[in-house]
Amino acid sequence: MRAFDILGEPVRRRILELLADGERTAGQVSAVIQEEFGISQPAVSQHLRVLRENGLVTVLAEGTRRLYAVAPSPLKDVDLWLERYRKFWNQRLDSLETDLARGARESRVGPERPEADARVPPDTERTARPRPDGEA
Amino acid sequence: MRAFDILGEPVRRRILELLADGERTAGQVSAVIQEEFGISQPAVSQHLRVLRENGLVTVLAEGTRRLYAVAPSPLKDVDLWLERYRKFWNQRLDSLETDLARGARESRVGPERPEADARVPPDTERTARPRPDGEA
DNA sequence: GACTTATATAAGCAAGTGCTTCTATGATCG
DNA sequence: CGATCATAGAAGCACTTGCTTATATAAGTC
Repeated sequence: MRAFDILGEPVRRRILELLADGERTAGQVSAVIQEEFGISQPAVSQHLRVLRENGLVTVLAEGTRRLYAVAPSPLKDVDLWLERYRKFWNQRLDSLETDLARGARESRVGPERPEADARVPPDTERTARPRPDGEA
Repeated sequence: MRAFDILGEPVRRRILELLADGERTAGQVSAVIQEEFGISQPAVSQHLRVLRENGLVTVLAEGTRRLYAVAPSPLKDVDLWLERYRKFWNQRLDSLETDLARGARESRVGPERPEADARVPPDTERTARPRPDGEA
C-alpha cells in the first residue's frame, strides 16, 4: 500500500492525471507541471522517478525522449483497499449497481451499529449523554 | 484530496481498518496500535487527531471515552479520484458490470494509443526503436 | 474532595521529503 | 565530430512530520 504515500504528493497526483489522458513525454509533463506548480525540471523528473520506481507509471524510451504512461497495478491496490469503506457511503445510495460491479461481496448494507446520536462531522465534539446538571 | 496525504501513514490506515469493523474507543484503538506498531498512546492520539481534523473519522464523547467511527466523506473523494484510472485495469477484465455501476461514462475501452511495444513494469527501461547498428 | 482512568495537548528532536542548483549522459543535428 | 536538446542524477538545505516524554483536563470512583 505504498501507493498512498506516493499519491499524497499533489504534484505526483497531477502527473498521473495528465497521463490518464494518454501517454506523455517527460518534457510535456514537465512543461505543464512547471507551469502549474512553479517548480524546476529536475523536481518534476524526481517525481517521475518516484512514480516509476513504484510502478505507478511505465516508461518507454524513444530516442532521447521518455514516454510515460499510467501503470494500473498499485492504483488497483488502492482501489481494493477502499473496498471495505465503500459501504460507508454506498449505504446512503441505492448501492445496487455498485455492489453488483464490485462483485456483490457486501450485499448487506447498513451500519454494524445504529448510530442514533448524530455524529459530528469535523473536529467538533459533543457529550453523548445529557448533562445531569442542566446547564454546562 | 488531502485524504491521500493522510492515508499515506500506515498507522492511520490501520486505525481506519480497525474502525471499518465498527466504532471503537480511543483506548481500544490505542491498545491495538501500540501493540502492533510499538508506539506510545500520545502518538496514537495524534494520529486520531489528524484523522478527526480532516473529517476521516467522527468522534462521540461518552463520558471520558471517545468513540471513533469512520466518516465516509474524504474517502469517497479518493474513490472518485480513482475513477479515471479504473479503465486501466478494468479494460483487461470483462468490465461490463463495473462500467455499468460506474455510470458507464467510459463505455469505450482500450488505450488511446495502441502500445504495441510491451511496457516495462518497474524501473527497467528499453529503447523503443531497434538500434540501427544491430549491437549496442 | 483526593485518586485514578481516559484522553488530549505541548515541546522538542530526529528522520524523511521535496526543492534547488549544478552536472552527467546520451541521442540528434549540422 | 562538436553543439544542442531531452532527461536524469547528485549534493545540500529547509520544511514537514511523527515520535517521545511530560503534562493538562475532565470524568468516574471511593
